[in-house]
Amino acid sequence: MRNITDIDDKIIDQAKANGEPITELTERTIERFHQDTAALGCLEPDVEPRATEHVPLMIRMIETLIRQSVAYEAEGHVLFHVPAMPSYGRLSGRSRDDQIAGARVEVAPYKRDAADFVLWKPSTAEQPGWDSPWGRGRPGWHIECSAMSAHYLGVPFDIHGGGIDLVFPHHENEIAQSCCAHGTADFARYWLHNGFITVDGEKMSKSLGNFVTVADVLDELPGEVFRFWMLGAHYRQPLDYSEGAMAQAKAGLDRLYRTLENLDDVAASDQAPPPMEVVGALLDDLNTPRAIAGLHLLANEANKATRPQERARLKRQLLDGGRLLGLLTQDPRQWLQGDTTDAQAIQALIDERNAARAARNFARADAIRDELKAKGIVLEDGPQGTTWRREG
RNA sequence: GGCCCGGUGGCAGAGUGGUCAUGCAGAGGACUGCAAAUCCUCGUACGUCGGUUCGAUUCCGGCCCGGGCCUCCA
Repeated sequence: MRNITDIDDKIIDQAKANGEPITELTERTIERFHQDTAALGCLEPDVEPRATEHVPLMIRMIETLIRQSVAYEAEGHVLFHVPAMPSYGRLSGRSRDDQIAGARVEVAPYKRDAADFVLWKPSTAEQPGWDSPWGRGRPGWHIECSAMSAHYLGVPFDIHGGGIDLVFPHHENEIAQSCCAHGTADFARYWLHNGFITVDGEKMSKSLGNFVTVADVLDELPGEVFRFWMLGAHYRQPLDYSEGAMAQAKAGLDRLYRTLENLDDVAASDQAPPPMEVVGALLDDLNTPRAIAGLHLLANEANKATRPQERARLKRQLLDGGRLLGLLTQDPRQWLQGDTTDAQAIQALIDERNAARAARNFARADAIRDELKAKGIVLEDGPQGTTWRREG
């Protein structure tokens, strides 16, 4: 499942700045997000609940927390009392002392403890709000994630993902709310936190003007190249975006597609064993770089293999390994040739060149090669005849 | 300032106490009418200074550099 937080103060402010209704802003943003994830080859979640549609769940959860005396009402707010949760800080490795020592934000006067955080906050007349036992207001911090995941998955569930920047306070607070509300020791059994993407070595930020959107990238190259690049580093590591990095990713992925194209003469076997080079790597904390290396190992084997049976096996394994990573999903020829509107003209020239070669008129043959080369088209004379692809 | 993560060959990027990552780029060779692709071979890689060890890129500590978080931002 994938939660969508479609109500928070940032959204309220942005909608106000745009002079548009909140739902217009959130609908547009969500739609764009869906387009991007689809283009990157992400699988769709089974459920994608929205916070605004689950406010009653959150209110019930907050009531539970108050009943258990781990939350309290103060000046129209409801706050979670962090000292009530002894293991608070375990995920992020922060002790209470660390937090007090590092605090640099003023503490709201209605908090009983500096670390307490908001579960519910009052809304003014212009702000969106829902009726609650504490008056008209809106959910505070991160209660939506706790409420929705408990509702759809139960507590504890297996894996919780998110960016490394969310570890504290977002995930820490989710844990506190959920474990207290459900009386469990764990909220999620495993946490996967992904590293950041930087641009040319610097953190992406609007103020630096080095902001690159997925849509920007996809204007320049196929989503699969971007995906291949991202999977080329372990999820926990930071990744630096640059045009050079994209070119390298394209080159690497092209090699795999060339190998598949070379396997064009055989059908993928239907009784090949799973590609353990890839599977084993993924089983090891989603080691996608090693999984991709596994793909290259298979490609190397395939490029050397001569027996049809072996080639059929390797083709299957390559495709299966790729599928596990969401890669190699395109038709290889299509991938390598791209736009095929001029395919007939190209083929005519290839035919003419082969006739010239047969007549040992190499001057004419080379002239045709040069002519196509100038258009970015590379010819390859193989045992099965001449094929072409676009360069770069 | 506090807490945490990382610094690997030209580039990207895994990993390990003592044989190999892998890819891109580069060099040489095989193959090819030419070319491309492919295959083979190659480059004294592990920030720095110490320590532990028979042996450290891998463990420990100091230092330098980079990044992240530090509470009503999800």
